[in-house]
Amino acid sequence: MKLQQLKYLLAIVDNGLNITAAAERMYTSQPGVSKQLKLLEEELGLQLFTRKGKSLDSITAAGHQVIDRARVIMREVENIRSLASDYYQEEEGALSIATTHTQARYVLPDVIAEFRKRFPKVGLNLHQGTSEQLADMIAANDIDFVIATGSKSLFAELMLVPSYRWDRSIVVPRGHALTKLKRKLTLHDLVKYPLVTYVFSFGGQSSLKRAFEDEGLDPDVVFTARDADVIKTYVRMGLGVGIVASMAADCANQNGLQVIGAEGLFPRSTTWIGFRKDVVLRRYMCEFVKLFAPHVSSRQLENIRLAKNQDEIDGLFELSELPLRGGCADDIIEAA
Amino acid sequence: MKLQQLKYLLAIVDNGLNITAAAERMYTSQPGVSKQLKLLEEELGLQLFTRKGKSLDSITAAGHQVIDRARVIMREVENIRSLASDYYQEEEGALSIATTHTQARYVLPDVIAEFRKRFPKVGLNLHQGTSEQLADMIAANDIDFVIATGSKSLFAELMLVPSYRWDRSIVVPRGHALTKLKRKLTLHDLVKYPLVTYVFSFGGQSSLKRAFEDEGLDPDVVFTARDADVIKTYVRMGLGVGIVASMAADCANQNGLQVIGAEGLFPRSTTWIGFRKDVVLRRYMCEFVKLFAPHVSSRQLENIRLAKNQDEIDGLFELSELPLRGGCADDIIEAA
DNA sequence: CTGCCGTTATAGTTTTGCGTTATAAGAACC
DNA sequence: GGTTCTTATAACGCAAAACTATAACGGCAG
Repeated sequence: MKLQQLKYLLAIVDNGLNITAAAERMYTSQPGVSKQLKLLEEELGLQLFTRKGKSLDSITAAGHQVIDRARVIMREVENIRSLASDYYQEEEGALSIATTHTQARYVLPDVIAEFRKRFPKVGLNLHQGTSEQLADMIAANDIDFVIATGSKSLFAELMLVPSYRWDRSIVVPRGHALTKLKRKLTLHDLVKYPLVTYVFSFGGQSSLKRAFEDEGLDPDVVFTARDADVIKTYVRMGLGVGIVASMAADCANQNGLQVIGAEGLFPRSTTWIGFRKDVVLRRYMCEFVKLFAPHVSSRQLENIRLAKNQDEIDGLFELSELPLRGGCADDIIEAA
Repeated sequence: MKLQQLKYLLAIVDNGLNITAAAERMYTSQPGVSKQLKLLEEELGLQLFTRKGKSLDSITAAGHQVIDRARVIMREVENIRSLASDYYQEEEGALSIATTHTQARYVLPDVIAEFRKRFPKVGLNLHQGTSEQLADMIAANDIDFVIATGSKSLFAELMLVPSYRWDRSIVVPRGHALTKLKRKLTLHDLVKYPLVTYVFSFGGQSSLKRAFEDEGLDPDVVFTARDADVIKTYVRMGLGVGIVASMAADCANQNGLQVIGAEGLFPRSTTWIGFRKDVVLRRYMCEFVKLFAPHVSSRQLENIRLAKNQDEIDGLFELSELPLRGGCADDIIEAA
């Protein structure tokens, strides 16, 4: 058994059982890959794939098991390479981050700018998607970090580091009746207007939905979008009152909108950054975590790596207060 | 990076940093191993060992990390081979068991006899030692199963399957005063005599010691041994009253001894069989577990493999009663 | 049915690189 | 200083990858 055979095997699987495509991806010839696969199957004495004529058709049960093990092996090989590069003080490499729109658009730009300054030779890959898509990416692609909010259950295999907390903000057209309130805004005030908010904020177990339900209110959600920019656009059009993450409400006033802080109206959300437990964090990766979640010390990061399950990590942050993140304060009407 | 390079690396480490010895163990030449090590270090761009002249002196920090990863890789390679052999329906292979004296002498013989009948081509290795020695063996050698009682904390990295429970028995010379008791034996009766028992039964957190302490008694332990045979020998010599595992009291009467059941006097002990979580169990290994712990079904074994921590495994057996194991009933005086 | 396209297997050749032997060189020990 | 143990270097042979070219197979459209 050779590492290369396992590498080829995974390439075949990752290229839809197409040996030719796998060979191209590996920068080698098709006969080479075919031959190595054959040799591997002969050595193990079992078929890893079912064939339809000459082509590969599907993965056998045994094949799935072997593939899983091969993935572990290749991951550890990568880990060894990472270790080596790090010891060599190399600050070259790549960093792949998968995250949601809010983070990519409103939170990460500052972090990434700083990161690029410190590690100019590290290539950055940013992938955007919904929580579910992020979960798929982790399984398939080579993602180093996932940054998202809530949905912890989707990422059971990751170590999730709580990074900051945030409240919602209400976005209304400039001069809207809600900005005239002399008292603190309540949910009862909100339900008088049609609402515009995130798609997932009103899916299944959403905390927003729950907040209304707990007060026996039935809000009229006229529009849901996947990202805050779209929501703000429609609020601007007068479609309704927007509820967005405070980070996304940042300076929204510039375009005919006004922001009302909604602190306390809804439960606070926690955004985390997660990575695979079994992957070596290179120095620049640790630095990225510290840039994104400055309250995490190197020692804490070390403890996180040693943690066996998510509960232990949460325990580490139980006592320390996470930073609270909001938009810029200009022209925000405090709901107090 | 080649698998062989990692294999050589581990061989060097496992042979006291002696390349020549490692080469012999690998059935290859010394220059080959030297060369591959050098190539590996060059590829990674770091020193895995410190050198004293030409000889290897110690493992560098980076080296330790690489070695750990290499072990994972080689383990997974073995797993793939195991998978393959199993799919091929091969019932050849090896089974290494590390266990304590009581198990090896009184419990395993029957199990192993049956196992050999079913899998005559599987080579058996039995290693005996104290709990602490077993823990060391797991780390160093290639042990498939550990069988022991208590000491769960020593084997945190293993999946421990509770197998059976057992009580102690009291062993006395034939005709001893304790055999004349017309009522149930108590700890108060026992402390009137000098005691002979296992070494570890009176170490640290021992349950035996605790049982006496809880009743405010201070037993006179005149002799401790590592195994029941020695204990019985000294009881026969009249040194005192023996306390042994019921399995070990089996048919002790043949040699001038009498056995008094001590059920209820001391807390019951649980003997478990443990294996590494990250190792594939070949078919014959599963069969061994089922021979040793017949109450474990294939489905339960599957659940055990899926469990993430020991608590989950214990949960699986919480409801079902474990079998109780004793000696043969001949001539045992029931303490009731 | 037939011819084209996509894919994989086979053959023959080249090249890489692993393992081998022989030998030199460095350390430790007496 | 010689002996012994150990590792590094050099040169060589061989096994096995990889490459190119090509054949074989299956699917699909006409």
